[in-house]
Amino acid sequence: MKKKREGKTTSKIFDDHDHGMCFDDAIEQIENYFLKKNLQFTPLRRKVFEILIRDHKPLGAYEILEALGRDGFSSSPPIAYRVLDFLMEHGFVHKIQGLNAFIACPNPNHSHSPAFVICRKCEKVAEVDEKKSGISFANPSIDNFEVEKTTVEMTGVCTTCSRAATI
Amino acid sequence: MKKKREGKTTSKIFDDHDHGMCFDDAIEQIENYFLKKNLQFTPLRRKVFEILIRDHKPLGAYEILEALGRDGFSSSPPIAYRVLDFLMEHGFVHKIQGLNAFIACPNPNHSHSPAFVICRKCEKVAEVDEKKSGISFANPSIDNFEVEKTTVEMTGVCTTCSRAATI
DNA sequence: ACTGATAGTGTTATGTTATAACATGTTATG
DNA sequence: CATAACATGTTATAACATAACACTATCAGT
Ligand SMILES: [Zn+2]
Ligand SMILES: [Zn+2]
Ligand SMILES: [Zn+2]
Ligand SMILES: [Zn+2]
Repeated sequence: MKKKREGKTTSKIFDDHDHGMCFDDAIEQIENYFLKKNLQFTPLRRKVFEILIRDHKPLGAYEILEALGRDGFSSSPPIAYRVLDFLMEHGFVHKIQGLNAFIACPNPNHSHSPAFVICRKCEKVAEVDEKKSGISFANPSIDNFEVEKTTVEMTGVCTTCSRAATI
Repeated sequence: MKKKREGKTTSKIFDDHDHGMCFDDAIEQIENYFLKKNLQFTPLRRKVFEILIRDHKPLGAYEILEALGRDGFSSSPPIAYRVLDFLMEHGFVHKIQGLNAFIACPNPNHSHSPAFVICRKCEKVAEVDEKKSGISFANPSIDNFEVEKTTVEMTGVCTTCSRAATI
């Protein structure tokens, strides 16, 4: 089960892939985590996570609220923000600062401070972990400073989109 | 003159330093740039830049507006956002995404995509350039993707603040 | 089962950040 | 001096986020 997840790369996200497996895998992981930690995976929390994991696109809080409303849940702002805060605390959702939007983590086993790769055309977002991205935060050059939290976001165009543009 | 600037480091920002020189140096650079590029360094633009370069702390757009109001300028939101957009285009101001705030670039000669080091205690922000920070964006591991723009923000506590806390 | 504590959800109101659209003034150029 | 461009001013509104409080569900200990 672990091996299956380790193979997930940037290209898998931007290319066509078996997203049903992404989805099922992510749901399974979050269920197991909640069970193990004795947390409630309530219908609302499940729904918010499902909305976010539907595609690899970040959604604004108000987009999530609309989706909740369509599915019969309350859609006043605090509903979304509370659930998002909760899911972020546990590493299942990340905020993309440059977009004021939220994305489901497809693999909470990763480093908890991933870098985000954001395609401005298809709007999909992939995570890459610290080591693979070549980013090292415990860096000697940033002396006189203790880093606690990092935000790394890279915006550009994925090859799937740039190939499509040249056809 | 160039050498003077190259010595600017993270520690210079967080420690006590001759900020008058920072200030004058920055103003001189922006004046020269505007002159060279035939751009208007209007009173409003100058004021906004001065407000931001007063300290190495980022300010929200509405804080800038208040300061503008106190100095007799108009203080409706578009005033600030337009000038900020303009100054950002030319690299004299950066936006700190994690704070929804704006900071004057103390050295526009740097890489145009610096990493930001943010102290959550004194709220000062330093820039470090790509190479020194150990961050390399043209990274082979982020394949299938052409990075156009990067955001790197590191939040923590500077040693000036952590020393102060243990006294 | 009762009781109180904790956690989760719902609702209203408000705060904060950012932009659209249009009017007016100012500056450079032919 | 006409006119195009750039710059600033103003009103309104959009987009993003939180405070405060009410109500409900779940759970632990009696
Ligand atoms: Zn997928
Ligand atoms: Zn794409
Ligand atoms: Zn200084
Ligand atoms: Zn500090």
